Amino acid sequence: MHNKLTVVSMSQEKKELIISKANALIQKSGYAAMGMRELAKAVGIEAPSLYNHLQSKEEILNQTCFTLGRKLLIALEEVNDIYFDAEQKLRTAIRNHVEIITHDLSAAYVFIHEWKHLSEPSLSEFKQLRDKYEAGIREIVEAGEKEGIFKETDLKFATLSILSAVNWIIEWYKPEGTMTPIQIAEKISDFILQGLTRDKRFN
Amino acid sequence: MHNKLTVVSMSQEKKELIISKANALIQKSGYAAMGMRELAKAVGIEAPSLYNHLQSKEEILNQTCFTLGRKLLIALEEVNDIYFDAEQKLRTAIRNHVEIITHDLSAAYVFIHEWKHLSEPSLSEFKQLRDKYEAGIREIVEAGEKEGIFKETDLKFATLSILSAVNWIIEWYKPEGTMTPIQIAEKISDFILQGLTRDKRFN
DNA sequence: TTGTTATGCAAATGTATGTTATTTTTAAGT
DNA sequence: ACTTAAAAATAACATACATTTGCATAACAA
Repeated sequence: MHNKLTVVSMSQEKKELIISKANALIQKSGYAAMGMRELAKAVGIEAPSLYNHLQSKEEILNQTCFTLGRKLLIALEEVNDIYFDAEQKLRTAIRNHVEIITHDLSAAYVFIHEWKHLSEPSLSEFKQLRDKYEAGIREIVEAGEKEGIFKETDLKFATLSILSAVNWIIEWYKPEGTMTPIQIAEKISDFILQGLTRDKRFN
Repeated sequence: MHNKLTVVSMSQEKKELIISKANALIQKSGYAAMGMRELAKAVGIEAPSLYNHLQSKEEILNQTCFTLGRKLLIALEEVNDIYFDAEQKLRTAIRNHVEIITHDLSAAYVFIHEWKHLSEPSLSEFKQLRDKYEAGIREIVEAGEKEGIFKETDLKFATLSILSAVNWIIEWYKPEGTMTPIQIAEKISDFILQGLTRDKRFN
């Protein structure tokens, strides 16, 4: 019987490599379907060696979901503090969101879709984080309404529409494509602000 | 050695029950994470009995993805045949889509997210179906542009934005909520056509 | 009644799962 | 060169997986 405490790796580099490879596999086949042996092979080691760096499979999920969640939330709170009018706030928030999400698509996929597989209490904690982010977006829309820039809308609905547009990116974005993340963000902002209809003022 | 041919059930009722329960479980925990034992328990039989009605687990995925895919495609093709101006086409297409998706949320979830787990050749076939649907939406946007109703946009991008809005519904829609599917469809259409910005013509 | 088919269950098959215990190799610090 | 700790490997564990086999029952047609 050994006095073996929890193993905590010193080199975080490897851990990040593992999580990054894991996210890629999860994006391809889902969290539940990703096997630790498969992951180990992708990293170039044997499955049990993973546990020199991780406590469990779920730690991967935890890491990715919360790291990305906090990153998004911080960026959003910064926007809500600094910028002045609502349109600029919204455009900046969207640009930040798009940049963060496109910067690591696999992680974004995990964050957006696979958080369901978190177990309590992480699950509740994560939902709270998400709600907070959603509330931040809603704040901007609300401000825009009060400023008279945005039309009166169902706040909840408008917020969800914005989130749908920015989160759906992971379903189609390819880094090799022609549009840069910033260009995508601009197009999405235009779309959300103006819609498809031709502006009749200039006709 | 038996001469046991493929088992094909006569009562399709039960099969539909199984698939419906399966979709609910898949929505909750994902296709890979749903176990046949768990499904059997939900149906009220033992796991091996499922195979009196199904050939395999994947048949569930197949059924749901293709049934819903065909349903959506047919509805869209009807719209593209009948209605005249592009705005009406788009509004109708969106309404159909929303109605179909909200009618069976679990199935919609499987259709939108879990098709990845299909294996060849079904996978390629399904992708083709999806592409066809996307092309149908793009046709409408293209027509709107030519009619001068819609502004000139990146066709691909506009199409994806529309699909993102209607597909994201499954992430938040609750049948107990206040909005009916038709109301949701209207709001989405308005949002896509007009955007958030207040119409300055009437100010 | 008899033959047939649909449906179910219990038992078992082979494989894959996440993970632990234990040992060996590698690398760094002295 | 010696020590120490980190990282990897081997072997194994318990459990869970989708599925098959073989057999029983119930419904129904002849």
